[in-house]
Amino acid sequence: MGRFPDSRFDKAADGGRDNPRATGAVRLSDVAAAAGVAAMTVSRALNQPELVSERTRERVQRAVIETGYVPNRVAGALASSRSKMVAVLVPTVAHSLFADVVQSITDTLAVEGYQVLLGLTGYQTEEEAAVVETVLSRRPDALVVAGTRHSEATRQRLGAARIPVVEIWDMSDDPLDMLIGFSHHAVGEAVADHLLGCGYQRFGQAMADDPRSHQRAEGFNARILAEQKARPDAGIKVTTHWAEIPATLVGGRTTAANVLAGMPDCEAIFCSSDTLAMGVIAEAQSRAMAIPEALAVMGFGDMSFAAATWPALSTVRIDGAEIGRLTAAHLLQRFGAGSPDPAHDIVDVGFEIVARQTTLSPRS
Amino acid sequence: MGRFPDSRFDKAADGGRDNPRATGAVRLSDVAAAAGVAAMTVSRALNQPELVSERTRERVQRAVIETGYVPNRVAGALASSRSKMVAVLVPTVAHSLFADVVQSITDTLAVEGYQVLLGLTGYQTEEEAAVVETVLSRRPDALVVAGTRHSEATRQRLGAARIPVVEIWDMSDDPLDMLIGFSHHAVGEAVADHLLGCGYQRFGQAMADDPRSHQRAEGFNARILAEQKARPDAGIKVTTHWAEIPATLVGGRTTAANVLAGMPDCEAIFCSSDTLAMGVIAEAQSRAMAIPEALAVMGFGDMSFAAATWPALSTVRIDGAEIGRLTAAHLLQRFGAGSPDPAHDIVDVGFEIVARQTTLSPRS
DNA sequence: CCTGATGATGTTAGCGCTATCATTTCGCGC
DNA sequence: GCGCGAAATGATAGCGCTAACATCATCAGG
Repeated sequence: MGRFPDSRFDKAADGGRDNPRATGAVRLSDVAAAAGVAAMTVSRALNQPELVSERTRERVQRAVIETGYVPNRVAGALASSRSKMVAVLVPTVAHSLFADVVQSITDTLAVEGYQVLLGLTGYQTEEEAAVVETVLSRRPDALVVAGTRHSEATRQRLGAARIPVVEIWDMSDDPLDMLIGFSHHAVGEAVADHLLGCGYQRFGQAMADDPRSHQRAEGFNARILAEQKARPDAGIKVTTHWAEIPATLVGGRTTAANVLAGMPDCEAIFCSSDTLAMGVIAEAQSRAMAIPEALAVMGFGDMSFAAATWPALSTVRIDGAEIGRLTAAHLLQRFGAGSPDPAHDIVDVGFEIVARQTTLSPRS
Repeated sequence: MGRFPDSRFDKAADGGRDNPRATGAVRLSDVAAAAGVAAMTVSRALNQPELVSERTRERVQRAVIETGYVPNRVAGALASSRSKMVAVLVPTVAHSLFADVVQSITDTLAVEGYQVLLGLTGYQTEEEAAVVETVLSRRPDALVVAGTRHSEATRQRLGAARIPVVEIWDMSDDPLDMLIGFSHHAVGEAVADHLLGCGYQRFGQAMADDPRSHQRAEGFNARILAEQKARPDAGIKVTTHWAEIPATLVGGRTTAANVLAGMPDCEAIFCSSDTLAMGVIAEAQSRAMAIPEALAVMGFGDMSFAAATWPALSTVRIDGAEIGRLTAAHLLQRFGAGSPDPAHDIVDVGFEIVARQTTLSPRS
C-alpha cells in the first residue's frame, strides 16, 4: 500500500491513506475521526477551546493523546496567515550582550506560544539584506533586528512585509516602526564626562571599527572638545585609534600600543568593548604602567569577565535582557489588539557606568 | 463576480485580487504572469534552475525583481514536506558554550539555505518535552538537542517525527540517532588525573547541581577513589559540595566555604563551571589563601574571562564551535543523499585541559 | 408551539506552493 | 521534411490546515 513500507502505525492513523503526497503523520482529520467530530471542531478545540463545549473538548483531548497528534503549524500558518514565529536578527549570538537579548526575547515570547527564528547577520550590511529576505520568506509575524542602519533594499522589504518591526540596540530619529535601545553617542559623552570628573585630561580611544563604536567615539570626542573649548588652557587632548573587527584581546594590545605611541602621556583609554579593554590592560601591565594610577581603562559591555579582571574593569553596562523583555512585550501587545502607539514604541533603556578599579574615583 | 478561479490577471500584480483570504503579497503566479510563463516554471527557475532554459531563467529573474517577489516558504514547505529549517534545542544561549554551538550551527547551515528555529529548554526535562512538541509542529527537517537524557514522551515524539536527530554535548551508549559530544565522566577523570599529577592529595568539588556536572563529579571521584586504593597510605581524600543552579559567582563562594568548612586542609577544588571557579577564587582571596600554593582551582568551560582572572584560571576547554560545525555537516550530509552511517554518526570531540595559574605545574 | 437569539458544530473553499504527469518544443540524424 | 528521444514547459491536484459561512440544536419569551 503505497510508499510507506514500514507503516506500522498501530491503528486508525493511516487507515486508507494511499495518496503519495501525504506525509504519513497523524492529521487533524485523523483526530477528528477518532473523536467522532469534524476536523474543524478539532481545530477549534485546540486553538479556541472556549468555542467548544466541555464534552467535545474532552473527547478531542483524548483523541489527540490516543493518536499522538502533533499539529502541523506549517499548514496552519498557510491557512491563517499567522505563523506564530518572530524572526530575530542579530550580528552574532557568540557575544553575551546579544545572547542575553535573544534569550530573553525567546523566553518571553514562548509564554504566548511564539517561537524565534534566528538570523545571524554578521556585521555586514549586505549580509543583513540576504538574511532579511530569507527570514521573510518564512512569513514571521514580526521581525526584530539589531541596529538602525539598513540598506535601502532592506528597508523596502521590511516595509513591504507589513509586519511589526522592532529595531533594537541603537537609537535613531526615524525608526522603521518600533525602537528599543540606547544612544551610543550618549554612552560616549557619559564616559567622557565620567573620566573628566575623575580629573583625567589626556585621553585615548581604542575602538573597534564598526558603526556603533564610531558613534560612541563621536560622543566621546564631542564631549571632550566641548571641555577643551570651556577650558582652553587645561591641556585636554584626545586621540582615537581603530582596531580591526572582530575585537580581540590582541587587537586591544596593539591598539593600546598605537595610542601610547602617539600620546605617550595618555592618562585614560576608552575602549569600545570589554574585550579590547582587557587587551589594553595587558599592554599596560606589560609596560609596568600602574592601573589606574598611570593609566585608566574603561570598557564597554560589562561582560561576565569584567568584574573578574585584575584590576576589575570599569565599564558601561547595558541591560540586554531588559531590551529583550521590552521587545517581546511590545510585540505581544501588537499581536493582541494593541494598535501602533508611536509614543510608547520608542524606548531608550539607557545604560549605566560601572566604576570599578581601572578608573580613579571621581572627584567629589 | 463569483469567487474567481478564472478571473485572469492581466499583468499588474494583484489587479483582480478580490479573495478575502489572500495575503496581498506578490505570489508565484504574479511573477509567472509578469514573465509570461506558468507558475510551475517560475518555481523551477527558482528552485531547480538547471531544469529551465537560460532564456526563461533570465526572464523569470527579471520578473522576480520587477515584482519584488519574496517566496512563501510556508506554502513551499507544506507542498514539498521540506521546511529547510533545523530546530536547535539548548538549555540557554546566555552561556557562551551553547552560544558558540548555536552560532556555528546557524552559520554552517545558512550556506545551504537552512535556517535555525531556536528552542530554549532551560535545564528541566519537562520543559524540554513541551519545547520539543512545539518545535516539531513546525515540521523542521532535523532537530538538534543538547543532552542525551530525555523523557520517554520526548523520545517517542522524536522517533515518530522521522527526521534526523543530533544529540550534542554529551556522550551516551544509546543515542537516538546521531551523537556529537564528549564524555563528562572522562572530563572528571582527566581533571582528577591532572591534579593528582600536580601532587595534590586533598580534593574538594564545588559542583552545580545539574546532571552533567554530576557526571563530571562521578568521573572525578572514580579516579580519586582508584588512586586511594592504589596508594592507601597517601592520605588522599575528596569531598563534594553542590551549588544551586544557575551557577553564580556568589554560589561559588558559598560552596567553597562549605568545602573548606568540611575539609580545612583542602588543597584543590574542581568546579563544574568557570563561574563557580571565580567564586571559589574570590572566597580564597578573602581568606588570604594563596592561589595556587595554598589552594588550587580548576574550572570548566574556558569561558572568555577564564584567561583574564587573577590568577588566570586553569580550566577545561570544550570546542563548542567545532561541535556546531560537525553537527551541521552531518545534517547536511543526511539531507544530501547520505544514508545513515552509524559508524561515523557518533563523534567524541573530546576536551582539553588548559593549565593556567590556578594550579601548580604537573610534576614531571 | 412558534420565533428568534445564541451557541455548537459542520461544510466548503481556499492559503501559495510543488509533485506528478501530460504536453509541447527542440535537436538531430537520415 | 520526418521521426524520435530528450528537454522544456504546462495543467492538475493536492499538502494540512482554518476563515467564512451554513446548518443544526437549544432555550426563553410570547
